[in-house]
Amino acid sequence: MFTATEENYLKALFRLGALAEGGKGPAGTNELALELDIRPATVNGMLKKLREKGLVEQRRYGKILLTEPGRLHAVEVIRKHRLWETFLYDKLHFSWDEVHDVAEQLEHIRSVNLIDRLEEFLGYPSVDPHGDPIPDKNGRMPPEVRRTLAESEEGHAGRIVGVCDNSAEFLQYLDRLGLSLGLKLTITRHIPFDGSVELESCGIRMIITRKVAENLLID
Amino acid sequence: MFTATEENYLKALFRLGALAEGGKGPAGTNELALELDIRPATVNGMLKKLREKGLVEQRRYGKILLTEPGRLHAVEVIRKHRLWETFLYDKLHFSWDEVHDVAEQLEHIRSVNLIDRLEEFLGYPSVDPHGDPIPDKNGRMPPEVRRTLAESEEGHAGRIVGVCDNSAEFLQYLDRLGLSLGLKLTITRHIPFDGSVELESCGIRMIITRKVAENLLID
DNA sequence: ATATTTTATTAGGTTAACCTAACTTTTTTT
DNA sequence: AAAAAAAGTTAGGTTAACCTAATAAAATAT
Repeated sequence: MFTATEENYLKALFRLGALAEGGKGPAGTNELALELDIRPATVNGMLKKLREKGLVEQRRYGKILLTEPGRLHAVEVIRKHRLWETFLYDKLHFSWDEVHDVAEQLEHIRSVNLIDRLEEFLGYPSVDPHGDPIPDKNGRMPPEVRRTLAESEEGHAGRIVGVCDNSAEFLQYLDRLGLSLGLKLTITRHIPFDGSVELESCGIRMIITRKVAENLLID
Repeated sequence: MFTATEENYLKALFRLGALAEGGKGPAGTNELALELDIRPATVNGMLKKLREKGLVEQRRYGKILLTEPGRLHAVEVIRKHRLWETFLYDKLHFSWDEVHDVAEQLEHIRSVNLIDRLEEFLGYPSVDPHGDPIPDKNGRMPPEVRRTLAESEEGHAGRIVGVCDNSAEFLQYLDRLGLSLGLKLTITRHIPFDGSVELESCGIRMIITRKVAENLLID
């Protein structure tokens, strides 16, 4: 049906918000090329193919939109990616910075039953190891209510439910800081001087930089 | 390191016994082409590449041999295939005729840790859902002691430990006959007329054709 | 030992995804 | 409104895997 390459283009478009309605608005050829780390000339050719397959629309000079079939398939791939990540994390005890690259391959496995059975096996999880929501089999994506640690008011208590930056670099740094998904913490102080955030968890007080706080999600 | 295509060539060569020592002996270009359902001209080109990579040797006119690195990688792919089959069967409840096609894709996933962790998760199984042995991480393949139902003497009791033919067609037929891996049975009679085999299992007597008996392994 | 058949190889072509370099078209700035 | 910058497109080239058709070499049969 679709090649792994086509699926990666659809996924990238979804990430860039090629969805007509709200958000950042649709991207153009160059932006997509940047996202995929592929030259614009190549992307241009692939877009032609995706247009012919009815997965994408391109208005006037630029701005790419996913069609409904295109959007559905993008979400399907994201669903597979996040379920595989959950499998690797929950069952095979990968660390949260290792799961991405392998899931990037696993998301392209084609099988009618595989992903639904995997979902069942995992107990219908609603978020992946990074706290991102897992779409259901009909392509419905649970609404994301994302508040970063930087935005939460002083005194707020909650647990880490996700990250904005999925890079291994950031995730390993978090591990070093002792911060992991699900950790309960309380925001004790916002420091105006440099935007650092002071927090307390398990009786331990620590300070994280603004940049870290902006990339951590709390419930 | 290796493409999925290259891995499939290595696997096919291993299946065809391209191992110098005993067995059917090494295959030629045409036989390999037939096994892979790819034209000899194409196979010829790929063999050149595998030779240059040091995975294969080709003596005189024909006869292809796997080198030690080639053999090791072939076994590694088989190991992955059989562990994934076991996962699909044991954990996701696929039927034994469904596992092959999906495992055919999963066996090419590249990751340093994945397959060893999967093996651990599965509890270090020694055989896959078809009764085929699973090589260990050093490429050692447990010795196969394969005796078919057709070869066992009358009165022999044991359980079905594997099949020779892995086609979905055959496996579905077995399901219809009520024969599955692990089933205990006794061979009550070899019928000389047409080679059929009479057997008894769970108090039920049945007759299977010679062709079926030749493709069932018993311990 | 010659003819036939089998097996391997070469030549030339296709498709999917990529690339660089050279435009062209649109948008933005001056 | 012309110049500059940005975005998109076209042209031509590469590599991996496939193909068909033609040919060469070896094995086998007569």
